Parts: sequence; structure tokens; C-alpha cells
Amino acid sequence: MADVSIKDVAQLAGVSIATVSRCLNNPEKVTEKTRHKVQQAILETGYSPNTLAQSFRRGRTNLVMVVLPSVGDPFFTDLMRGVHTAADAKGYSIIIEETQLNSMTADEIGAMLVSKQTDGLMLAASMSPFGTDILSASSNRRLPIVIACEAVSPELSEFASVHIDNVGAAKEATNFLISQGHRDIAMIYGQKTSLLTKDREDGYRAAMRAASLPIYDGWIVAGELTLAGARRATRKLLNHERRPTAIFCANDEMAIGAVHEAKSCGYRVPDDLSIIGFDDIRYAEVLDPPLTTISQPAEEIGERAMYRLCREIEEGRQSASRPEIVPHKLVIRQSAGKPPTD
Amino acid sequence: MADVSIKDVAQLAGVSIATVSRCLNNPEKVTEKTRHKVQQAILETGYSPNTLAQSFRRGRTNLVMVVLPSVGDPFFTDLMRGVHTAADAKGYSIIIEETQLNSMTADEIGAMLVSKQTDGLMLAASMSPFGTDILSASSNRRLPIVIACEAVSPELSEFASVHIDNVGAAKEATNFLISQGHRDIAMIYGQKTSLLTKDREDGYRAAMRAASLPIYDGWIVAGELTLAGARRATRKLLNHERRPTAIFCANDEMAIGAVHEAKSCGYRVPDDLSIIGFDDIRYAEVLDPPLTTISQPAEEIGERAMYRLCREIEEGRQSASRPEIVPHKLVIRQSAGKPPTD
DNA sequence: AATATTACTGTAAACGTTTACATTTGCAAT
DNA sequence: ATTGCAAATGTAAACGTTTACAGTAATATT
Repeated sequence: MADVSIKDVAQLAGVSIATVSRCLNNPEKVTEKTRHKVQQAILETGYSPNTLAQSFRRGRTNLVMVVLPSVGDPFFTDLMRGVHTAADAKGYSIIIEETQLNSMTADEIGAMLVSKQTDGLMLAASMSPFGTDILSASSNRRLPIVIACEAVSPELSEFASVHIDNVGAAKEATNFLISQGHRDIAMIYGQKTSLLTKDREDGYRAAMRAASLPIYDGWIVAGELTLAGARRATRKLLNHERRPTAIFCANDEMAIGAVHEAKSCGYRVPDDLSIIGFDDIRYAEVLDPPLTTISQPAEEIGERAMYRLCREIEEGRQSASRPEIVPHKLVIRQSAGKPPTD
Repeated sequence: MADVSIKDVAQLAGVSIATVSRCLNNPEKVTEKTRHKVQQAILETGYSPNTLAQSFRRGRTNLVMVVLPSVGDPFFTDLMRGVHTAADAKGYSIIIEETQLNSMTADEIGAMLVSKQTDGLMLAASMSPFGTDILSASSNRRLPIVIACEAVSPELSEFASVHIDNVGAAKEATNFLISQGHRDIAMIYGQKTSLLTKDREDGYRAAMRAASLPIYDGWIVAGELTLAGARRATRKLLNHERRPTAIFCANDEMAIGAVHEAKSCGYRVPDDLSIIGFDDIRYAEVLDPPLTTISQPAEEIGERAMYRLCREIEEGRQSASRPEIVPHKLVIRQSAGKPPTD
């Protein structure tokens, strides 16, 4: 049952193996009658093509690597769900690499890419130096790449990408805080090297500038995109000589950490401190207080990025591809309110 | 650089391709001197073996499928981290299938298994009917299988497994509630068909029985292992004619939902209602109130299960394997306290 | 020094496909 | 009935490895 090859089918159907292969891959090149015979034989033998042999022969693995900071972040799990949906539909398998935990270098990623013989690469909010280093590897191997979640830096602009308007969304979040009356707004974010948070920082700065609000030294604090990282960052802000009345967090994971830290230090959220997040992961809603945040269509981003990647793999790299921008939305809950009036 | 094959290396080193292959796979069978020559040639050409060809030739994909309810649950992401660690170390890649979201049938899983030519299968807390159906598929193909997280039902006992003592842990959780003075303790859990939650239910029942406490009709409510499922289940309990003073949740995801629902219905946790979870996901600690729960070493389970699977793949199925039991721990935080005194 | 033994290397087949090319078949046009 | 042509099928090579087997070189044994 398991070890039946195309040969057995051919024999049973009384045709050559080439014909069987054609039945499967180019049915239009084969007579109705023989096609029927072959189908019958396939059913009878329980044949299913050996994907290994196919991959080998075709030189395609149908394997795609996706690089992301952390699979533990619900945002990325949602993203991955979309990726999987598209991958399943197109017959691809996924290999995941986490940069945050393993802190892989671009070289290591590259090595993985060749050793696993992946057909394509999806960079999801990975660190910026990666991209550029991988660029060369890619142009050597002509490896299709798409970038998800983050805007593409100029030197990477030859690649396709799918993401929200991170700058605009960050502006919106900051403006919301300003509209509530806040003037002292700080920001915490992840790795300095992440393009993703770079864009969000840009948006924050732009909004502050537009409102003529100062950003004091030490008000933009880098941590890690983890609960613990956020708590450390928040503590710094709470101890700042000019303590902000609101914090804009680069993602919800950090916002959750920030809320927690603020509460354990005795501050009430949002009465003493307003906190706003980014991503709208499902825990944002059940947090106490429920998190005001920017909602991104994570699953859609993943799905579209994956479809895009499949297209590049199958049709070759598209020239001059424009980034696909998907919509975001400010979700107002209760973690951000008016500043304290004292 | 990319399309250099073993032939090129052989040519450059002035040896046969067989020797090159041996250098890579059985270096001890080759002279120091030739080995050196070959190494040199490999470096010079930048050769790296074509994994496709290798897989094809060896008849092994180094691909393992892991089936789990949901990748969105932080418990399973932690588990997967361990799985990946082991897989990377042993040179395997992972394909993930979610049963909860896609509600795949055993047949579909089986089809995936053959079409992807996976070398092994890890069933992580998947539904019970799966196991038995896949059993036959497995014994046909002699597919190595290991079961993670859940105890193995009798008919599956031929397979290796790695998990905590679910029954014991559930007893412990329930006993803790009893020790706090609770007598009216209900339970919410996921799919009725899940062995995992079955064990936890058994533990709960055993503890209640041992304390001579009644379990009223409708006190054990099945939902889904999601926030929404938990909220629905909790609502039922809160409206029960004999409203329990404590709820034991089959996992933290549900516990979070339960806490949220209780709070939105105006109950204080733990003053009016005690809630205890299971898994100790990282959000358990930042919840308000911080969640009392059973901690499982998710990452370790994943890692050990994966190593086990690799061993089965490489050495053939081990006979009469005993389940590997890893330790759990009751983590007491603040979501479970004494029952209301009114 | 001849032989037996061992250690190393080379030759060639095999794995299951796909596909370029050659061959045959069927059918239409003459 | 030929011929011509297109469509269908078959033949065989190729993909890059691994490995059984054969062959050769090196070493040990007499």
C-alpha cells in the first residue's frame, strides 16, 4: 500500500510510466480513455506520488521559511495561522525560525535556507540587519522573499511586502493620547534594530512634533518585546525625573507588561497612567483594564504575504512590486484615559 | 556557488564521488590525506549536499508532523519551542497541524502524513478518536508516534508518551480548593473527546469523592479551550441553581476567560468566586488577580517528546515503552481563596 | 619474497520522478 | 488509398545522492 510506485500503476494500467506521470501533471495531454484506465489503476493500487522524488526531480521542495521574532507572541501566532492557511492551499510546508529567542545571525539563517533547500523566505518583522545581509544571499540564489508586517527599508525595496501603515497607526495612537489631554507621552519598544518598531517610533515622534510636544531624554526606551522587557522599561519611565502620564507601547505584549508593572508599583491605570498598545491580541480585551490598542489584521497579513510569496516562487520575482497596505484600526478600551488632574 | 554538486567536488579533489560521500557520512572510512583533499575541495567549491537528493535516496524526509489543538495557546507555543530545540539539534523539520481550528479528521491527518512523507508523528493533546484511527494508519506504515501531554489510553499504550500526571495534578488543584474551605466546586473543560481533559476530570472527580463532596448535575461543563468557550461555560455555572464557589478550569486559557466573565458579571475573584487554572502560561502571572494554577514544564515536555520521537525514527519503535512522567507543581497566586462566608 | 589480510578507493546501480525526443497512432485532406 | 499532420504514447536520460560490490593499494604474516 505504501510502497507502490508509478511503475506499478503503469503496469496495471498497461501504459508507460510517462503516461501515468502525464495523467497526473498534464491530464489534457492524455486521451480520455487512457486517463480513465490510469485513474482506475491508481485507485486500485492506492498509489500516491512520492513527494521526495518529485521534489528532487523538480528541484523544488515546496518548503518556505518564515523568520519572526517570537512564535510566543499571539500576534505572530495569528499571523502564522494565515500563513498556514495559504500554505496549505498552495501545497507548501513551513519552517519557522525565531530570531528573538535564538538570536540567529543572518549567516545562520542563510545556512538554514540552503541546507533546507527552501523555495522562499518570509521575513516577518525581523531585524533590519538581517534583511540587508540576506539580500545578497537571496540575489545569489534568486530566492523569492516577501516581507510581512514591517515597512521595507529603501535598500530592501525590491522585495514585495504586506503590512499596515505603521507610521500612520503610531501617529493615530499618539494623537489619541494627545486628544485626551496628555502632554507627557513616552514610548517603549523592542530591539533598536527592528524596522517595525522604528516605524512606530517615527509615527510617535511625528505626532509629538506636530503637537509641539517635547520628548525628553530617556522617554523612548528600548527593551525586548517581552513581558519582562516591558516591565523593566516601564520601571525606568516611572522613575524618570519627569514621569510621563502616558506610555505608547510598541506592541500589546509590552503593554501588558507595562500595565502589570504600573499596577504593582501602585499606579492606577488609566487614572494615574494611560497605556496604549499595538496589535490587539486576544488577551488585550480580557486584561484589567481592557487595553486600548491598534488592531492589525494579523491573519490576513500572513495569508496575503504567503500567497504573494507563492506567486513569486511560481512566476518568478515580480518587478517593481508595490507594498500591499492593509487597514488598521484604533480600538478604544479603557487603559488610556485623561491625564491625572493634580 | 549554489549549483555545485558532489561531482564538482570529486573532480576538484581528484577522487570519485563515492569517496566524497564517504568523507561526509563515514569519515572514518577514508584516509586522513584524502579526507583533507576533499575538505579543501568542499571549501573551495562552497559545496553543500543537496538535501532533496539525500532525502530521496535515503527515503527519509527528516520531517515530523505534530498535531495539536491550537498553536495560539501559549502552552503549546512553549511546548513547540521545546520541540523545535530538539528538532533543530537532530536535523528535523516540523509540520504543524491544528485540530481545533481546522477540525481535521483522522483521515485528513493520515493523508497529510503520506503526502508529506513525514518520518514520524507527535500527537500533542489531540483528540482521542484521532489516536485510535491513526493507530491503524501507523501500524501499516510503521510510522513512529509519540504522544505528548496526555496520558495514553489503553488501546494506544503501545506508543511512547511524555506528560505530567494529569490525574494527580487535577486532584491536587481540587484538594487545594477543598483545603481553602470550598465544598461547591465545579469544573470547566474543553472537548469531551480530549483524553487530556478526561484525565483532569477524573482527578477532579476523585478528589471530590475522597472528600465526600457532591458534584451536582451541570457542574462539569464542556466548552472549547478558548476564551469565548470559557466565558460561555462560566456563565452557565454562574446561573446554576446551585452556584459553585470555586471553578477548576482545564487550562489557563479557559481560566482567563472564566475570570473575565466572572468579573464582568460583577463577581469579585477570589472573594466571591475562586478560580484555578492549569498550565501556568506566562499571562497567568500578569492577570488580575494573578492566577493560581498547575505549572507544567511545557518546553521540557516538547523537547523530550521530540527526542523520543527521533529515537524511534532512528532506531525503530521501542518495545513496551513506559510513559515518561515529568513533574508538575501547584502555583498558588491569588485567584483562589476562601469561599465567601455569607 | 611471497602470500594473506586489511584498508581504502572506484565503478556502477539504484531510488521515483519528469521530460525531451522518438515513435506510433488516428484522422483529415488530398 | 496515399500522404501529411497532429495528437498520443513510449523510450530513455537525467536529477544528486548512497552503497553494494569489485578492485587496488598498503600492511602484516609467514
